[in-house]
Amino acid sequence: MRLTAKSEYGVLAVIDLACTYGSGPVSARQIAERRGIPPRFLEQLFVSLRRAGIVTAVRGARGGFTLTRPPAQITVLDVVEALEGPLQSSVCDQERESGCGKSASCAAAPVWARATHALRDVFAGTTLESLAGTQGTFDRRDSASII
Amino acid sequence: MRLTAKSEYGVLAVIDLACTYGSGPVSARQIAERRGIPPRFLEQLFVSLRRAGIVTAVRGARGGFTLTRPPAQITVLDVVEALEGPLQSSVCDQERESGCGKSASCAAAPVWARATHALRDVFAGTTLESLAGTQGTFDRRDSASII
DNA sequence: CCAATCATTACCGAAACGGTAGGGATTGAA
DNA sequence: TTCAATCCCTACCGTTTCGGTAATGATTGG
Repeated sequence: MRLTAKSEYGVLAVIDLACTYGSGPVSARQIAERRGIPPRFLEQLFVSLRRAGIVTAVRGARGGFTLTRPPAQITVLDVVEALEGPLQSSVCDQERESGCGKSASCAAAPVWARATHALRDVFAGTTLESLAGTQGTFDRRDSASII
Repeated sequence: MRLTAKSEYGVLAVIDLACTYGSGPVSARQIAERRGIPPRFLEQLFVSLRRAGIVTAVRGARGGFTLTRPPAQITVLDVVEALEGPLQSSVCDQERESGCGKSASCAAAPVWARATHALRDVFAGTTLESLAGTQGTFDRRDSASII
């Protein structure tokens, strides 16, 4: 339940890959420049994204990263959990002594659970395609310039 | 968009006040013991809750805290924002250089905005009454014991 | 060969987190 | 009138996390 710069940068980066999907690998340096992300920091994020199976790395000159699946099949939840760890409530994740003398479980647990669920729904329901689509893909820009 | 121990403890504390609503002030020390909260830490939280107009303090011996409004009229959002500050997306809160050469705004902004909105909805839609209600109020427990 | 690129590990300053400490002001009750 | 209980305020403090930077190695296209 905590979102840091990792998620912000990471989602931007994979949106970039979604925009160029099908055109071969894109280097981390290129993305860092285009999106205004500290290059060495982005490199670290790509390590996590690769280990999570979201991107494939191509090493060596002319190397870079590509999405392992079409943008429509990758959600923001995939990316966020790859970078921040499992999305769960940061509060009340253990059982705790109760109050009100009635229940043995935390009285506030229901609201934290609903919050986590709502967040998960938003992230799981947002694909890279939908985010990249709002600004158009590179491909579509190219085909538009044909006119 | 970050929830810390402040929210966890704070919501527990006001649930406690909701359970005892109408029975006069309850001391922070009492609540701390009942709910397993570090007493001095809870004291600090009550300062914020009082300044936010959520609780009223009664000083001196036999003093303590009471809710300023009925539990049905206080939401978890009120409490969380009193303790953590305004609930907003911790990422992408500034405009940022774009990518894909199409838009001047952050490509990921929509999903962060939806996330914040979803979280806000959950918190604003959860009252202290509904949380205290799941475990029964002290009053109801008392009336039950009359039988 | 060499430049570009990813891979890995270590490090580091600043901020936030999760409290603790010490004192002061107020008030009910003995 | 004293005293204990309680809230009030400010400061402090050790640890962890955040947001990177640095150094170095491995791989590969040209």
